[in-house]
Amino acid sequence: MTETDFEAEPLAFRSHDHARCQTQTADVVEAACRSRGLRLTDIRRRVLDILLEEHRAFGAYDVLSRLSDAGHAAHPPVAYRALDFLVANGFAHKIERLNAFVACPTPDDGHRPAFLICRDCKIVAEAAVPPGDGALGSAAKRLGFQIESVSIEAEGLCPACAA
Amino acid sequence: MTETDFEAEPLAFRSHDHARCQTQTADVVEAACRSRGLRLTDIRRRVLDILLEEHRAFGAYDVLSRLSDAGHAAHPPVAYRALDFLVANGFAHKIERLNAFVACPTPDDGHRPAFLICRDCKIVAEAAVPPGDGALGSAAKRLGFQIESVSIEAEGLCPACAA
DNA sequence: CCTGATATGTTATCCTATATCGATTCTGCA
DNA sequence: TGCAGAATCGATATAGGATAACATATCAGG
Repeated sequence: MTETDFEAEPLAFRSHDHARCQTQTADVVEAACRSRGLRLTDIRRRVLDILLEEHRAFGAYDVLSRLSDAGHAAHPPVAYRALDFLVANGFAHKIERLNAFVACPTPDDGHRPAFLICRDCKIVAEAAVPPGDGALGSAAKRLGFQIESVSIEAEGLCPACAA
Repeated sequence: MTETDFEAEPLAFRSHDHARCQTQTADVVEAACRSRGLRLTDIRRRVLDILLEEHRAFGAYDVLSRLSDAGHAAHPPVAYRALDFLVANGFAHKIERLNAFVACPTPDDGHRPAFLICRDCKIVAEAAVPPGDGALGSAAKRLGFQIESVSIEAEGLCPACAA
């Protein structure tokens, strides 16, 4: 397995070497911060680690209580600021349906993410969708609407929970 | 203008006879309730009317305060229950990005809605997207994920606010 | 008219998110 | 080195969104 081919297909719903998945993703984020001059501070790093623990969406207050276990003050802005940083730089995504956050499994490529959310186990996988979103894009163009960001979220049952 | 062709293209971003738009949509909902044996009670009807006032997303507490102006008790479940009814039956939609609700302009057809949300004026238009959602659907199939519902929301600038 | 189902009234509580302000730490630059 | 400006963090308070739980009332069908 090379450093790139783990991005080929989402692993969230499959059993895999998650420890490796975690460290590998964290390494990519660290490298991206170095090369882009971003400050991956203690708190931000810790929040990233929390999100990387599982392929699940974590509520901001889940994250916050984990942080306070680790000695940080349990004040909401602490969690939100770190989450905002991660989301703004593409290292995590917000799942609007759940008002919760997931680590991005492929934090280095500038993708347009779509999500598959299991309503039972709350695991979230990212699916690759083509950048041009045909129908929506052309509808927007026809109406004179300037799209700035799109979120696509599908809810349903993952293979494990369906069985 | 027939009873069906007002659905052809979203009117939200265009100036139009909104009074007519309101009553026409309300009539469609009433007819649908009659034919499907649903109880369009006072509160539900009132909430529908509130949502139909503008092509904007209303927060549950916006709706609630309007309801209490109309003499109903300002208890959150009052608003949420009515909104849940409207959403469950396709008469309104929840905009996840805004944690808010819009009336559905075409409550009679079983569509898969996609939304164009103006970040400035908060007007929301529904765009027609093809039912098969190609890329996402095939990704889900490949992963063995059973999609139950999809939300597609684009945020940006409507023609009026861009100008 | 009774009964079960549906809808409403009400209280309390929980979760999510942001505004604000002061203290601290870092970075670039003189 | 040492300063200025920017970014980050610590802390308090408050706003906004959603639901659990339980009692009461209303409706539709037998």
